Amino acid sequence: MPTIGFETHDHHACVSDAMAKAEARCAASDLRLTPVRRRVLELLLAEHRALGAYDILGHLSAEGLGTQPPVAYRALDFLVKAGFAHRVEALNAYIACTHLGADHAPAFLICRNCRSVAESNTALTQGRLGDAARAAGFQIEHTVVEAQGLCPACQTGDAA
Amino acid sequence: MPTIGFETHDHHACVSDAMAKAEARCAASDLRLTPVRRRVLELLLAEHRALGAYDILGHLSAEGLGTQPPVAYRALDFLVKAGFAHRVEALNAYIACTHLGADHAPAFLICRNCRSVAESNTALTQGRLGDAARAAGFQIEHTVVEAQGLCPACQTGDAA
DNA sequence: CCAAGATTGTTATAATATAACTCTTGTTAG
DNA sequence: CTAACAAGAGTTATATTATAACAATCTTGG
Ligand SMILES: [Zn+2]
Ligand SMILES: [Zn+2]
Ligand SMILES: [Zn+2]
Ligand SMILES: [Zn+2]
Repeated sequence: MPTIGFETHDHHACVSDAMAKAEARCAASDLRLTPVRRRVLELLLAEHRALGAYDILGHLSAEGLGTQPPVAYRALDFLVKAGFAHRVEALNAYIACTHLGADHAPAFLICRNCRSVAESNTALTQGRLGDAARAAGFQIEHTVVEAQGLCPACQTGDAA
Repeated sequence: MPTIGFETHDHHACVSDAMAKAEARCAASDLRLTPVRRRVLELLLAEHRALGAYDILGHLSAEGLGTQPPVAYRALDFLVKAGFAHRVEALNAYIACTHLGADHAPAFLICRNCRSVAESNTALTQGRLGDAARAAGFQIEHTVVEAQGLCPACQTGDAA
C-alpha cells in the first residue's frame, strides 16, 4: 500500500494526467520538453517523494540520458522555472508539483523518516508574516514554507 | 546608516543584551558557552545577516580559534539546538536569534540582494497548512518559513 | 543552406557538510 | 587521590550538493 502524498490514489492516472498537463503547457508557452526534461519529470512524478539531484542523475545515467551533474541540474532548473517541479529547501531536493497549472505558492509537509512530501498551498502574504513584511516595507517575491515531521504511516512502528 | 533587521536600532545594546540572555540561559540549563561557541554567537549577532558556516570558519581561523569545518559546524549546531541561532534553509546559512528566550517558531524575511534577514514569528499550525496537516494526520515537529524578496533599502537603487 | 539561439556534452572545481578517530579537560565515583 | 567517564575540541579524510566554463550539436526561421 504505497501511501502517496499520504493518501492512496490512482497514481497511474495522477502521473499521466500531470504529464499531459505539462505537455499542454509546453506547447502553449513555447517551452521545450526535451527527452531529458521529460524523463526527469516522469521520475519525480513516479514517487511523491523528494529526490536529490544526484538520485535523478543516477537514473539518467542508468538509462543513458546523461552522466554529469549539469545534465540533472539543468533539467531540474527548467522544471522548477516552468512550475512543473519545486525545490524543497530543507532537503536540498526536488519534487513534482501536484497543482500543475495553477499559479500557487507551495507549502510542504515533509516526513523526516520516509521523505514523502505532500504539497499544500499557502497564502503567506495574507498571514502574520505578510503583515510583518508590509510593516517593514519588505517586498515578498517568493516563499518557502516547509513543515517537517512524521507522516501518518511513519507514526506507527516509528523510526524516531 | 546600517539598517539592521530593516530598522535602525541600538545595535550595541542589542548585542550585549543577547549575549547576556544567552549566558543566563546556559547557566540555568547547564549548557556550556565555550570560547568557540561564544565567539560564533558574537559573530552572528554582529550582523543581522545570514552567515555561511565557512564565513564563520574564516573568522575563527583568523582569530586562532579553529581551522577545520567541524569546529564551525559543531558550534553552529550547539547554538541552533540551544535556540540561540537559526539555520536559514534557503541560504544554507545561519543567523542569530532575535527572540532569545521565547519559545517560538521563527519565520524570516530574507533580502536576496544584501542577505539581511529579519526574524518574525509564525503560527503555522494554526493556519491553512496546520489544517492540512491535521486533516492528513501529519504530525508537525518543525517549521521552515522563509520569505525571499527585497528589503526596503535594496528596493531603491535596486540590484535586480 | 546559413545564422542565431537554445540545448546538451564534458571537464573541472566550488561550496556545503559529515564521519571517524584522537586528544584534552573537567567531573566524579570509589 | 585516581581511575573512569563524558563533553568538547583537534584533525584527517571524504561525502554531498552545486556551478563555471567552454565545446559540440540541434532547432528554427530567413
Ligand atoms: Zn500520484
Ligand atoms: Zn513517512
Ligand atoms: Zn541589533
Ligand atoms: Zn537588502
